[in-house]
Amino acid sequence: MVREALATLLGLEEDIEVVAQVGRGDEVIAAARDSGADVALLDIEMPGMTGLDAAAALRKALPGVRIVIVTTFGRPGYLRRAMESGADAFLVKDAPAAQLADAVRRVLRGERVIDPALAAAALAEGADPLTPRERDVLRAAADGRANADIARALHLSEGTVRNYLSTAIQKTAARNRAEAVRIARERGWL
Amino acid sequence: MVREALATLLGLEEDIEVVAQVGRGDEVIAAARDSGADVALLDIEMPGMTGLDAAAALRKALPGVRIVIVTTFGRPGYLRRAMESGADAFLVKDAPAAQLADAVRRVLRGERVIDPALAAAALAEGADPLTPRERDVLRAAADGRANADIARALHLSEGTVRNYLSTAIQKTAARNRAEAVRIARERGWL
DNA sequence: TCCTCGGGGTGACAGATGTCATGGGTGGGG
DNA sequence: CCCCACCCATGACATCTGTCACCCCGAGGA
Repeated sequence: MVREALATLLGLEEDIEVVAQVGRGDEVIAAARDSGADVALLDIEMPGMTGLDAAAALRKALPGVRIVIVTTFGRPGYLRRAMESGADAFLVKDAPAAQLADAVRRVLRGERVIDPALAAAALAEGADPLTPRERDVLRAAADGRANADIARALHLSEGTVRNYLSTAIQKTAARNRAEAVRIARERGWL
Repeated sequence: MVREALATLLGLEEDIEVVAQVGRGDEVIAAARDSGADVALLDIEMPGMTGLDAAAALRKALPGVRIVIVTTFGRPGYLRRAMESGADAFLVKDAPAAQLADAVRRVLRGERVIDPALAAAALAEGADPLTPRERDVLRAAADGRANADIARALHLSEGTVRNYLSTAIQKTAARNRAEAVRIARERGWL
């Protein structure tokens, strides 16, 4: 519904034409190629494939297509990862609607469009300190599984799970796993 | 952005006019009164006041205004609470955009619009078994606070916090507080 | 070559968490 | 009046979590 609404909104602009719409991340590249789009608008939370991964794949497959990320959550870590994935613009959905068409025009002129406050936050916060394994364990702990379950799921010993969680808790400056999960989520590290 | 886009979309319909837009739950009633709206579209997650609470207040203050809830998450518990709050329709945002205008027209004719699958799920799942206090404690536990913190925040003894959490864990059929939080969230009990 | 970092592991230990039994108080319904 | 649900509390107990010290291995970088 939101996608259709935003597409309609963009289609009302004189100089913008919506040439394709898909509801899944893993259909982005085919749609972009078949439609010959100049700009791709991607959400981050999508079924099939994350908008971040889709952005990276799209950049690789069709380097000429500009990429605009439009997402609900303005997490600094998302911004960072979006930029690393080759995005040209990063918008949050609670920005005024006029910014959307504006961003499309500006990336077509070769500009990059980023909320300055968000950029500052991303720089202030520093990069993701978690190692891949720590991230795995933290993600597994996120939905409330016990150490033994996590150990089984990741083929680790229970003690190792405890060790990884302990370092993750310290790196996030949290006081237990739940808080660590919350903080890592807020920062976009999960 | 989403609100503006949906408003534009609705405004394109011949028989629908968008007479007001607000971004906060606690501004809904004033806007509805001043604009003389026939139908109010409410999201659940809003700053200021929940769409559910806003719906209840609106029903009380202006009983003639039809209420349509449009939300991201189709949690059965949300549906239940929406209906108890006096909503006339409940839509999820990943439904096709055409359903939005359709729902507006139908509630104006006095119909109630609910996704049948969601209605079945809401009935199958049963009502919220948590007592108000259990809900408070679970909510406080949700962001990773320790028992002692929760006890301080709610002016309870630590043992009482443990007891409430224990019953909440059993009622949600979870195995620890984190899982209980996840399940309660999924069901819309928080 | 040595040093560091990531991955994986063990054992010990304190403190947090979850369960249970048991008690008290209030207020509403039958 | 009694019963029940909810609220609040205590104490005991077992288990889970989080921390720390220490171990091994392989891959790089200086």
